[in-house]
Amino acid sequence: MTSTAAADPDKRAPGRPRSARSEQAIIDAVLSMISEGVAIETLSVESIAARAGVGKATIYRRWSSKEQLVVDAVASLKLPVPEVAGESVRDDLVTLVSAIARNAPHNYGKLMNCLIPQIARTQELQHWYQQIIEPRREATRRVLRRGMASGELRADLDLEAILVLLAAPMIVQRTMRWNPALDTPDLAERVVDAVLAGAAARPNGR
Amino acid sequence: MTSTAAADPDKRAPGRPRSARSEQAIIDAVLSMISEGVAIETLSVESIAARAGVGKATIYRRWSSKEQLVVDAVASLKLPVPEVAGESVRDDLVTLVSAIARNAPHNYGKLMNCLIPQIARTQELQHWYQQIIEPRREATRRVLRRGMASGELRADLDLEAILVLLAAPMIVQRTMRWNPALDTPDLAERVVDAVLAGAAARPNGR
Amino acid sequence: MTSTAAADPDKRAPGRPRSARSEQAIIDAVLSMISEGVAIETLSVESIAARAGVGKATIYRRWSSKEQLVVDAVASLKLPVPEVAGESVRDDLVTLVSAIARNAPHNYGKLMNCLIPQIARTQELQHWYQQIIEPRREATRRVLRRGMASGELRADLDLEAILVLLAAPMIVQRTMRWNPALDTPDLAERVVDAVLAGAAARPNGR
Amino acid sequence: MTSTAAADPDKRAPGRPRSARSEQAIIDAVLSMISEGVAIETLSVESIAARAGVGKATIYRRWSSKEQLVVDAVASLKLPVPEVAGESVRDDLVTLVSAIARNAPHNYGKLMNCLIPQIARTQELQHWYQQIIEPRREATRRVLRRGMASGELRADLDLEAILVLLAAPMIVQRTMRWNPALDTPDLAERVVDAVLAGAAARPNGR
DNA sequence: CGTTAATCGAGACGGTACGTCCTGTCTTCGG
DNA sequence: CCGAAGACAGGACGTACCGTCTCGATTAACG
Repeated sequence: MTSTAAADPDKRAPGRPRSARSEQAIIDAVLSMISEGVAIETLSVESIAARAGVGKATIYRRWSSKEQLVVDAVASLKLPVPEVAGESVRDDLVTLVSAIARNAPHNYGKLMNCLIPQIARTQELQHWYQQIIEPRREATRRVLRRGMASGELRADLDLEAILVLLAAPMIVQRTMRWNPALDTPDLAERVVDAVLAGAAARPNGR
Repeated sequence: MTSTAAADPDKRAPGRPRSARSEQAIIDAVLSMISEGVAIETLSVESIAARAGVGKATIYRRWSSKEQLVVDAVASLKLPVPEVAGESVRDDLVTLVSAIARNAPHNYGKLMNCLIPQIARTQELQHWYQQIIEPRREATRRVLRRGMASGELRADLDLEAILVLLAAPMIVQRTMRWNPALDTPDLAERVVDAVLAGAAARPNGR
Repeated sequence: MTSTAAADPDKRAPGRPRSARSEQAIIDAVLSMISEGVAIETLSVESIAARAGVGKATIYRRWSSKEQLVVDAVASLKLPVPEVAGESVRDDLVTLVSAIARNAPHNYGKLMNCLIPQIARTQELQHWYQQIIEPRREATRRVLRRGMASGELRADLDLEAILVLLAAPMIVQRTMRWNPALDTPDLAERVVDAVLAGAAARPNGR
Repeated sequence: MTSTAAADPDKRAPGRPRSARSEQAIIDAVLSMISEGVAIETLSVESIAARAGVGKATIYRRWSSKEQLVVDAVASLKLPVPEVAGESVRDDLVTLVSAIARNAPHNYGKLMNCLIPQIARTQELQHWYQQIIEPRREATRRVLRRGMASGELRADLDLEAILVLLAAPMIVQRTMRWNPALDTPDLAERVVDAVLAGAAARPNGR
């Protein structure tokens, strides 16, 4: 018997290891069905298994619920954080904000709509969601800080508030068409400009 | 109810008229189950019928789908548009924006989360949703116009953009905890202030 | 049996009554599959439902287990008690005993083999089984009593013992081929003759 | 036993030899579960493997089906043929016949009930069954022949018929409670006496 | 003494069937 | 004709086993 404790990282689980092929086939099945327009709540575990050529047990062995499976599938997409030109602060913000509405592949938008209630409910999904969007927030923060440093932006910004001001309108408008009057392609620019300009009159330069 | 119903002067539907009691019992059953924390997609027509002491057919006779029933149930809540003091523009905006996060009864927040995907999908739900929120938007518009007229606000505002800037952060933060750093009770004030102030520096008075 | 006989005979159960057509279709499906040679433990509720054009719930609503369904199906066959000529006691016994091995339709023999363990285990099945065979036993008793009255048979017979002596060999030989040497078509006659004659030598007429 | 023994006696199969410990553990697991009252068709290979602390493959390597495994397990019990006193033919027969109902260990009776359908179906099981009971039949034949020789029994007996007359009632009554009226402890004696005496009246010494 | 090869435990694999639950429709009855 | 009650065909759920298939680790006999 070895002296290595149970929490040995290179200790191999006994028995036949789980097949990476099956795992990928399942994920692919989910994504392909979603991108074919199957409504997410219509997705049945049975149809996923059939499409993936896999037994239902193989799915349930890995994911305890359909929701977690869908989330994993979506998370596996690994959308890249958009890169910014780095010249104009306004242009960079427009680039980042536009990206929120344009993460196109696999019906991502439709998917996110369906995930929102899940996210709102489930603690772990909130963690997962943070991992997805924090990099985007951070990219935006960098642009804002650059603007503050260069003098393009005010130095006393409530940074987190500005972040949500920029992102939330895109999300809300995209998922629930919050205001029909805003259903125009230049929404990102209008939002960025409104955020930059502010609403208050400044009689004396501030 | 007396036998002299006389709701319709000329044509009376034959047979037994639909019972308003049943209708209300169904709506109440839905609302009570929701406020007890039953997830909206877990709600089954069967359980609703049982809770309401009603046959399933009585439900299907009135609503063609569970979604419409839920929407009707929610719509029946008739939340009042908040009233504003009308003195300070900022204070009025804070009042209106705070209200978004505080429409408390019947787990309204949880409910909305679940309805968002439905709204995103279904045209009619979008119409219904507009009817609910347009009065609130209009109330906000009035405040903004008042500020523009009084000189408190800039005169060239992109009004619709400002509206979404005010409301979207509250919705996003409440439904999906978009940014943990913003989970504070004074979110409404921070948002209003950020919107009013804007982000751009104004070296030359603009 | 599954009939939930209410205390009140003319009291009608509320709701839609169970369809006799479905019930018959299910029974027929079972019998047809059995007579096509499907092994009884291979019979799946799913295949029965499919064959009968019926939902699984419609089966489970009536029978709580596959076994009870099969028993009901078999019981519905209502094999007639064979009639006897009434002249010779020996011939009548041969007729009755032969019938045990010849209840032919629907693979009845194969079926009984599979039911035996169930019968051995389940109290209610024993009751059901008694209802099936008691009429046959009674017919045999009548023949024996007739013989005792007419003097063809001894008057002090252990009637029940004679009954089992006549029937058991047929059952055992048919279900488990208890003794290959007895696998002949005239088994019934040999059994009857051996029972009638007895084994003991009678030097002095008794 | 199902293990494919090598044709060549001194040729040793290469590789690791099969473990006799595992084999015994599997048999023991089956027997213990049966004697704990687990219904034979409820026995799962998986549970047997778990109980025996053995991989499923180790079972399938030795037995191609659960039925064969159970048969092997039962066969390993090797019940002894009862010995007879050898004085009175009647007493010896009672001893032998009683033994049929009293092969007690390991729920043998319950077990046999479950095996009957298998036996009825499977050719090999019939062979195996013959090997088990033929010695008992032979013991009974010896007693009967002794009686015929000594004049205690008639000389023209249909021996095989008498054998089944003696054994079948015990089997049938024990496995399916064929006749509730016969559920008495002295069944063996009643059967033996009835067989010895016969049913026919003998007015003229025959 | 190392190679070879079948075994071992463990457990994942693609499947099939289970028995339950729900959907949306359809009968039945009494009001 | 409406109402409750509940049966109907259908279909997905999540579980349990089936018999097969990898895994790494043993365990002999052969070279």
